Amino acid sequence: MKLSINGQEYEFENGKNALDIAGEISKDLKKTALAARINGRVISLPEAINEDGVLEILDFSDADGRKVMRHTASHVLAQAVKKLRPEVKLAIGPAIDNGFYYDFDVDMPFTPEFLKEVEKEMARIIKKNERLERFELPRAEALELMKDEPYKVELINDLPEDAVISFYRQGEFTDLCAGPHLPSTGRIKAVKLLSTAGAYWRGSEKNKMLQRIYGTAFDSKEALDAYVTEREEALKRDHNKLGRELEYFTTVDVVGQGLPIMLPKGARVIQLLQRWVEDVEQKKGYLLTKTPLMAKRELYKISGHWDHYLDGMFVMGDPKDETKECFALRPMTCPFQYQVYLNRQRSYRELPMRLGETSTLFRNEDSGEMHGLIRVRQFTISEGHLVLRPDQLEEEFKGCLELAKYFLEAVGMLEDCTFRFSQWDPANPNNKYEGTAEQWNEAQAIMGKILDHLGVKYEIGIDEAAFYGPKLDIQYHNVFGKEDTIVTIQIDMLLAKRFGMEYVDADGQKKLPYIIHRTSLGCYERTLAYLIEKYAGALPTWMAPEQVRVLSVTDRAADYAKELSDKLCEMGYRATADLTGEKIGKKIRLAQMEKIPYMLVVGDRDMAEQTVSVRHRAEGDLGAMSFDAFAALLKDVVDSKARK
RNA sequence: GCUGAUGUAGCUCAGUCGGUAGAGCGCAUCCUUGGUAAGGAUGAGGUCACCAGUUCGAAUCUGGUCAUCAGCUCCA
Repeated sequence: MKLSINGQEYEFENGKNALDIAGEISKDLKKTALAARINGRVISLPEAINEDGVLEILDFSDADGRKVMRHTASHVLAQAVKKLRPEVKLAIGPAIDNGFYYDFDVDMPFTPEFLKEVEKEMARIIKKNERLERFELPRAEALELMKDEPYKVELINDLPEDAVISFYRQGEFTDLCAGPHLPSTGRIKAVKLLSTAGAYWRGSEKNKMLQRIYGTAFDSKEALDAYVTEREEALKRDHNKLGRELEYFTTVDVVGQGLPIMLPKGARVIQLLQRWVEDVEQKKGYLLTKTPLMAKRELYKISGHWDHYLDGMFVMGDPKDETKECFALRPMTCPFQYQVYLNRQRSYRELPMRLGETSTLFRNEDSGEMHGLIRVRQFTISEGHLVLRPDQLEEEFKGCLELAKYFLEAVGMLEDCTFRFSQWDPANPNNKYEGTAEQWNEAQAIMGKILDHLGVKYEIGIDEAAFYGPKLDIQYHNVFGKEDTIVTIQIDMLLAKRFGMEYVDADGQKKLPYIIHRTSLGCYERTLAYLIEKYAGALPTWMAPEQVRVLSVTDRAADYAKELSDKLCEMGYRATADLTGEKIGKKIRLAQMEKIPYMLVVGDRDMAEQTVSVRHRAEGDLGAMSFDAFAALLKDVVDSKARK
């Protein structure tokens, strides 16, 4: 067979495997190899190759190479657990982004001490350098082999009729697995178990909860240590800790779960983001609305929320008693904002109608879902609905996307965003989604076309759509790596009909408009959380809750310090003065800890010379300058929205 | 909602066998007062998350509730 490896052409006898081929090319390559890719397909190194084409030898620098090592590590984990606790039942154990996990059915949950033992046992297995051998069995024999593993039996039974049923054996341990794997366990150079968690069998809350062990593996101890350190560093930016320490927000038991109290700093940042978004939207032709925070049950029946979202709503009154009035806090703005459109008959000339509102919403999330400011029960979003003629859809969608990108870019978040085209699940059409397959296919086709046209790079998320239509979700991840939606732009072909939102077209006919649901900067609480994490609490000056602190060197300078901070406040900046009798070093340390961008150190001599000593939290001492010069510097930084 | 862990001073945490509570930092007052990560003295702060139970006696043991954390599931 003829193989191209790293651009070089080679000829080998048929059936030779990638491990031997690697050995012929270089000893180092053979040593660091983890898996191979033949014509784009990942294979285990010992697998015989019988085809011409492109062969790549994969080491840890390749994503698939990492995946193979970590997948094998998960088998080693399962082997170790089985050895220590033979009664556990095995579920599944895949590689994930930064590591791997394995799910077990156990009576007694795993303890941290047990994980230590497992790690030791894994080290033994790795040291023994057990070979992994692949073999295949007919269905009946496969079921016989796995008869004591009910989850494996279920998996085998679910395999299609013609599927190859393969196993991997290492030492005394055998697991149902499609592979590929390392040739032997010794190629795992560093492994660590990170945490345990409950996880539902096959990801469904209707199924039994299993015990999951998370771990990770690397090609060297150093790389593993670096990863662990990096992870610890990232956790220091956790907004849920930092945001409380820096007094952006707090929570109080008696107020309730998912209901954060915005402290002055958090409230200020959210206010300035809101004002900014509202001002920019005004310039983009948005009409401002202000609609009620609650409505009678009947409104939600029209919108479909009563059928699709009742569990998520805070209902006041008995939802089942139709003889009495029943209200619910709004979980979405749509049905309220539509009333603005419905106020009178609309002409095609009025479209596009762009409605914007800084909208507070209430969602009764399950108790385990809340997380700091990222997942809460009451939140405020930069809501908007655009009512459109079909011919305006692409242009307006583009406008929404550009607007969202403008905001995300300005706050510095765009670079870390990913895009998700959230679609319905055709296999699950009736429970969750409104409308017909034709309507969904049409809406998704239109959206896909627009996205491709705009050159948006996206992933497809099946079963991630809203009940009324597909979405473009702009995703962001927190310090734990967990992803959430920060901005969403949705195409809705259904609700206009439900609400009777017609317009009179040029031909005099009444027609149904398209509606785009969208946010500009998403949910302000969530955005604030991500900003705190991104900047480790040191928000850029233009959005910092306190921009300047004036520090008096001695009590004699207190009046002057106060005078300067008052002056800055009058100029529209957020400034305070530290007039305490503490030593200047301590005052600076305090301001530094509070991540205040600029510190002005003033003393009575400075007053005589008309200069202030300027200090920046990151850049250090900027030297002495006149107050006017500092004011000019501050203006530049703030106006430019620089990340200073 | 599910699995596991946690809840003691403003914060970080200690508290042994069940015998009514401790440290550091912070805070307050006073002293000190011209310089970039800890000047000194004194003092105040706790219904040990909450509610029951066991006990002569509960921060400690048991049950329940609430809240917090990670993961799962669900979602902006």
